[in-house]
Amino acid sequence: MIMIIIFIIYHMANTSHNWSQIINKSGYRITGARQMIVEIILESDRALTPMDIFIEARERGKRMGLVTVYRTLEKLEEINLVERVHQEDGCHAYIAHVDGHKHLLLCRYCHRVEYFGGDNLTDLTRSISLQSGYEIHDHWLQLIGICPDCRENQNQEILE
Amino acid sequence: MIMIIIFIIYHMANTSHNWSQIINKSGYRITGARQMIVEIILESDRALTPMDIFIEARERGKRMGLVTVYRTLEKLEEINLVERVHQEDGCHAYIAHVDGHKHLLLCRYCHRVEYFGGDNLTDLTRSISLQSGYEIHDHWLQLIGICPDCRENQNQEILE
DNA sequence: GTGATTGCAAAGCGTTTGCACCGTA
DNA sequence: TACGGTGCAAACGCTTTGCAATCAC
Repeated sequence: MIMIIIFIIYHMANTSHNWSQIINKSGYRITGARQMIVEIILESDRALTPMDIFIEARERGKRMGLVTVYRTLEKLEEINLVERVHQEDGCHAYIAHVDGHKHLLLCRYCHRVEYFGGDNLTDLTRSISLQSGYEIHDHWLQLIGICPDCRENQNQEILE
Repeated sequence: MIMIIIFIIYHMANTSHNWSQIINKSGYRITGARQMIVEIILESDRALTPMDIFIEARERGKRMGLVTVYRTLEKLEEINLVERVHQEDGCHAYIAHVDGHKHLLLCRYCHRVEYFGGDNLTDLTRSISLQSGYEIHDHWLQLIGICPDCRENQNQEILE
């Protein structure tokens, strides 16, 4: 029951309607281009580059400039609706930001992205802080592996 | 004081010599440009961009093209002597790679970089793996804070 | 001597800027 | 209506490529 409620709240928090409100409250206008960009990011389960978003928008029949994608992503990042993902090959892809789940789990084959929580690095942070003399403000953790789908594909290839 | 200088010279010579051997064994030639680039990276305690290295080499009186820096970094990364650092503002800076100390501690003010070890993420990794169905291969952890020098500077500014 | 490496110039590519027109509030 | 947002074209800066001269082996 609690799980279901948590799921509903989580889901609600990520609707494009909610994003529209936040964009509006931040002093920015809601436009067709921005709605489309938000929609594309929310629907995707992997990190998208500006070019990915641009192509997808064109395929959906929207007349849109790549420049608009850049300018929109800049604003969405500023108001924390979107965050940049650093992958092995670069750092120019974006995903929807989810509060309270700051760590990422990446699939190295299909580039799918998931959030996870539950890390507890307080002990490590304290010990490194004592050893180094640094005042530690933040930590940044990512796990890299193979998602269930890609694992299955690998197994099938082995059987064939 | 003298002891420290001797230590630094010994340490540098040792490491730089090691690198030459590794470059050679990997089938690449030792050239003046490459020696200079390796030297600059080994002497630095922070991550350097190709442009940083290029400027430093020119200041040391070496006639060198930026292209050579790019091509050398590419090879050094390939044979694991150098690694790319992902910072908040991008991922185009390099540091010397140190085996067995894969995690970084970054100063957000002066961009100094240090390695640390001693993390134990096995429990976390196992639990995320079970929850998500991912087969987890690697983890990537960075701590971000303020180094002792920058902390001291901050305190002095407060006192003034 | 031979083939890898270098530096320059130029091309390539992702990203940003200038500007006139458009659309939201 | 006013002004933020848009798209196009052009500028920009970082990175890569082509090529002749150079240098390590």
